[in-house]
Amino acid sequence: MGIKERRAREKEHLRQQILSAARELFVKEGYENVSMRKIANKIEYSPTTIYLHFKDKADLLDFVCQETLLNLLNTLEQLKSEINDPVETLRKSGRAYVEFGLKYPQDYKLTFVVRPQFQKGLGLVEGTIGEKVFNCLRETVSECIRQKIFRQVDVDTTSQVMWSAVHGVTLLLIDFPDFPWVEQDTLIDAVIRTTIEGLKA
Amino acid sequence: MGIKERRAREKEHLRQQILSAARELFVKEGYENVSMRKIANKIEYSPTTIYLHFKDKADLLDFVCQETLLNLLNTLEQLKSEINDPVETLRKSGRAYVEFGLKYPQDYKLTFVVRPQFQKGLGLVEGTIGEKVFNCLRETVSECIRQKIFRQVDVDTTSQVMWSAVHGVTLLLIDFPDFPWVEQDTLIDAVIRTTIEGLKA
DNA sequence: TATTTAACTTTACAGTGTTAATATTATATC
DNA sequence: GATATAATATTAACACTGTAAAGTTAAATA
Repeated sequence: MGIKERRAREKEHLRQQILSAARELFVKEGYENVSMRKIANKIEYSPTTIYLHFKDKADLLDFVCQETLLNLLNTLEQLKSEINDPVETLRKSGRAYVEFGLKYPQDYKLTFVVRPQFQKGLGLVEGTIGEKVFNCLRETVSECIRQKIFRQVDVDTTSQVMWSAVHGVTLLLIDFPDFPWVEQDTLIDAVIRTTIEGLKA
Repeated sequence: MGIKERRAREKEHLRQQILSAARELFVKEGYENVSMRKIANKIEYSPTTIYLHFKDKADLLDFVCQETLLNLLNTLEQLKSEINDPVETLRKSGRAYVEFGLKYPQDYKLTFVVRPQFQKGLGLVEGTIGEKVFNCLRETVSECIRQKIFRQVDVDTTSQVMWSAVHGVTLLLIDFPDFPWVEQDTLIDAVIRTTIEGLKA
């Protein structure tokens, strides 16, 4: 019965090959500029083979993004386990979030801007990794409120405010690289500090 | 010599026809899903005629976005002229900015997300309308600092923080309509209030 | 060995942005 | 009014795109 398993392994291997070729191309050339043929060429298979593993191009994007989110989730969860002070955790998480976006700008846009455009309805909802990322942030914020460091406003509102801030600065820095920004670190710090200050009791 | 003028008028008229057809389609179906042929069909011209008026599809997008920015600029400048208290102006401007984005979500994304992707390098820089929009915000922030209501941090940093916040919440609300947001007005208010509080002296 | 099943490829279709060459028109000149 | 000239619009074509359907090949089962 080892044959079936080997076959399954081979299938999974090809699937991973497709995914990593797709990610590489999406990131390098942008989702729109990558064709199924390009991906197929890269892995030396025919274009339609991809369709045996993924429903369509958007589906492929979806799985690429899930990997990205998993990556982000790991970064944030590790951070949380390392620090005790919730405010400090939040500050560091915010920085890590923005830095993640700037380190993999194409991945970030793919996940948080392009994907929702191509998969209307399927936001960050349900038991997805995206939800876990948000929940990670939410827990930290929750702790800040519990310890009465933050104003006693709704946990969700507070978390969503925080997310808005980091999402906003990340995208602006990615999308308008030629805008006369103040020093990048200064701006990121200011955004996070301002938001945290504004949330304090 | 009235003939040349009439000709110029006719030319301008067609140009406007193209622009408004493009805007309508871009907004309704999304930039990627609109072809030059579709635009041409709508105005009952051949596809290539468009190229006599615009360099390419991205150029067309560019002019559509400029109109959007002009629209936003008018909204914000009128607001500023109506109110005296700079903090109140800033609060209202923030709200107006987000509401503008939510009222014309496709236009907003086209201008602030899609366009930069398709015209790398040409951000919001130079003497464009986009710059004027930012300057409008900047002036209000500047007044808040001058009156010592805000902390004495760099005007640019402060303005950019404000922009990050409103940009972030706008895009999140547009892109993830199915996320379990708190009540929309509550969130927008919380974002703006938090940022302003965080900036205060 | 014959047949079924899985994996993959070839072919094809209807659509894309864009260019070059061509045709049509309206104006200016004789 | 006829002809040359300029402006404007169109047709045809190219090299792509995502993807469905049919065909091919190799391996597993009977």
